[in-house]
Amino acid sequence: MSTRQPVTINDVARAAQVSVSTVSNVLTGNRPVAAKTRQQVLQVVEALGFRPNRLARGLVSRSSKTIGIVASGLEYFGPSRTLVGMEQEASERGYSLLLSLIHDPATEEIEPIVTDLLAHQVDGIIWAIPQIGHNRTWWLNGAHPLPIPVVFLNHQTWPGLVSVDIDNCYGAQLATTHLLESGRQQIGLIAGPSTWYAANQRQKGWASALQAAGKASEPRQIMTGDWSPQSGEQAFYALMKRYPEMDALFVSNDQMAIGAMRAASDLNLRIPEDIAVVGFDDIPEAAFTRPRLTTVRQQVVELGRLAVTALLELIDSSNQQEEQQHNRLLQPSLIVRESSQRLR
Amino acid sequence: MSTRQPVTINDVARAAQVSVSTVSNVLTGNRPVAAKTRQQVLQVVEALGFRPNRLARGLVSRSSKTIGIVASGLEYFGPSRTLVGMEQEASERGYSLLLSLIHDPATEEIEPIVTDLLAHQVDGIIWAIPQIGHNRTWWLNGAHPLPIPVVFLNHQTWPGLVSVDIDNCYGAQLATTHLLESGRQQIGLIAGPSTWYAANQRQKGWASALQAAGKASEPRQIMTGDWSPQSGEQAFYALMKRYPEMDALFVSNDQMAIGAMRAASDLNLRIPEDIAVVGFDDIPEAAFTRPRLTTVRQQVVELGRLAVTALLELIDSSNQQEEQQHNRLLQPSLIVRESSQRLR
DNA sequence: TTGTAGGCGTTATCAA
DNA sequence: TTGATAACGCCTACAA
Repeated sequence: MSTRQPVTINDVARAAQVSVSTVSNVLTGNRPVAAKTRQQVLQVVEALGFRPNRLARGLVSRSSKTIGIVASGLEYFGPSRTLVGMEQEASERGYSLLLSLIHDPATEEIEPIVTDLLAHQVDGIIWAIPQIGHNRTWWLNGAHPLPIPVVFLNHQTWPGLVSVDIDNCYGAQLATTHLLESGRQQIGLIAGPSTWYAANQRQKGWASALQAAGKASEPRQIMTGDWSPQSGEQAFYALMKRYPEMDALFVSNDQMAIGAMRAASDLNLRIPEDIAVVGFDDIPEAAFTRPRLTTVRQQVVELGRLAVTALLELIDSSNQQEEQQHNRLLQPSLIVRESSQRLR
Repeated sequence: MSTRQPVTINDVARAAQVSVSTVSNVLTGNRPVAAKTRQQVLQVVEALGFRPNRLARGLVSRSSKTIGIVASGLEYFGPSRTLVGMEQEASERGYSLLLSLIHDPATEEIEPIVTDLLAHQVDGIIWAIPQIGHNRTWWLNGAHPLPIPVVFLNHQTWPGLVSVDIDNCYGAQLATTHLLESGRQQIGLIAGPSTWYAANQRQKGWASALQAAGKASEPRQIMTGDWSPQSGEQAFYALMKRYPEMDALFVSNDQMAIGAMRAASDLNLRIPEDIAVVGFDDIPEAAFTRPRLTTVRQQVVELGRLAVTALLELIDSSNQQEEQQHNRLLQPSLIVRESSQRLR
């Protein structure tokens, strides 16, 4: 690598005794170069450790080979893995990631963030903000046409928006139906914060599964947490008080489920005998709680890869003006463990 | 924002009836501009929605205001939060993050990654790879002087290297000493993978605390896991077999501790009566296991901020040729809960 | 197949 | 305090 006193394409051209365009053509492959000259050039490139300056390249070619990721909630299971998936897919396809995090999705100004990404000449943006709120309406009111494609994660489908997501509604249906089929009658819900799109979808899935079974889903069956184990614990206490006949519980994520199970245990309720519990996420800990937690597994890494794939398709096609609309949903699966064993 | 048919500094200059240099000076503040002209320019900038192209700016100013993050282990508690901290500090100070992840730190070629970052003209790099291995030796043999500063996370101190870290050794000492002081005699260890620097440090802390108490630390007291709850479960079984007199256990992270507690429970061992357990990390679940888990809390977000702060200092000072060496260690703290209650 | 020259959008230098 | 103009490093017509 050597202590780069920046070596430029000119240095290479000079050393290889060819013109800069030849060097450029060797490197980009945009025009054919005689095999012999190419070898010569590559050799010099290697020897000098030349790496084309991507700023300069991006400036003239109008493509930075960089995509902007706007994310939040990296402290949670899903979002952090999804970011890993995005990076994998992107780097495998020669793209770099410019990362912006939003820390308060409810209030934070998003225009500066997008503007900054644009100033960096990113080729596309992945909007990976799980929370609904003004960050959504900003996009939805359509007042902000962007010169580059955008792919949305955890977002409702919307005409003109490309989005990929886990099918959270289906996952919750899986969980709830499983509880019903194993003989449970009274199924409570600890929901995630209503500011999260996924939380709403999971609640919807829970309700629709109950409805499909001819059962009501009333507000008193529902408590809302903030994803934390602590909120799960509190929600459980509240739920038992107002809905004492509850014999099963769907919890919108595993962390809250862990809190809820702790609370059940403190109330001397047995799981699954007195009350069955199903979580969501399948975090590593889920298989090692007591009892081991039944939960819904989602392909979070795959989701990230999918988002990048979708974005790159848009980027490629936008050069050719073809418009395509593929909103894809990944199907989660149910992992049955001890916490929801059928009663005998 | 408008459908950016890219508006350039020339457009602004023309509309404001000034020269491009004046516009530039207004925006960068590099040279004083008359208040009146400045107002005029700013107004046009606003009206046209002009944003300086950062590629162009970086090309000529030789500063991209971008820092490269090379990380791995984002699926774990510490690294994911640390990334959040880095982003916060960076964005607050006007820097963007270019993110590269390493997926197999043992074998992955690192030269291409560094080279790519360099090609992007990042102003500095934060090496946030928790694993030791050839990615370390690559740096340590000193054969790769870089034109930009690098800050290391989770790395041994080394002459000429700037590093910041959690004081893992001290944290493990806290935990182990706590167990000793609460009357435990036989203290086992479930270590993290030896490929992780932090895991080694925690083992060292455990051993040194034992030594300070005049106790031996023998290999049979130690089992190594891979951070997962499952490996913690297995390690516990193995440990009980070969070290049956064990009455306390320090586990190198909370996830493995959860697995270990599950195993203890399956063996009908009571915690803390039969065996006390202390973890490391203070993940949210730790306070809601049964029993609630005593653990070591580290300032993971702060660590990220610190890394960026250190890097930016280097960047600023490297323009002035002052060399400074501040290797900083963040002190973790002990959170005592049920799993290590003193025996009466 | 190769070379020359112009330009990408910005900052920096040098005059005015 | 302001303005022209030359870089920055690269790609890409256009010419040879």
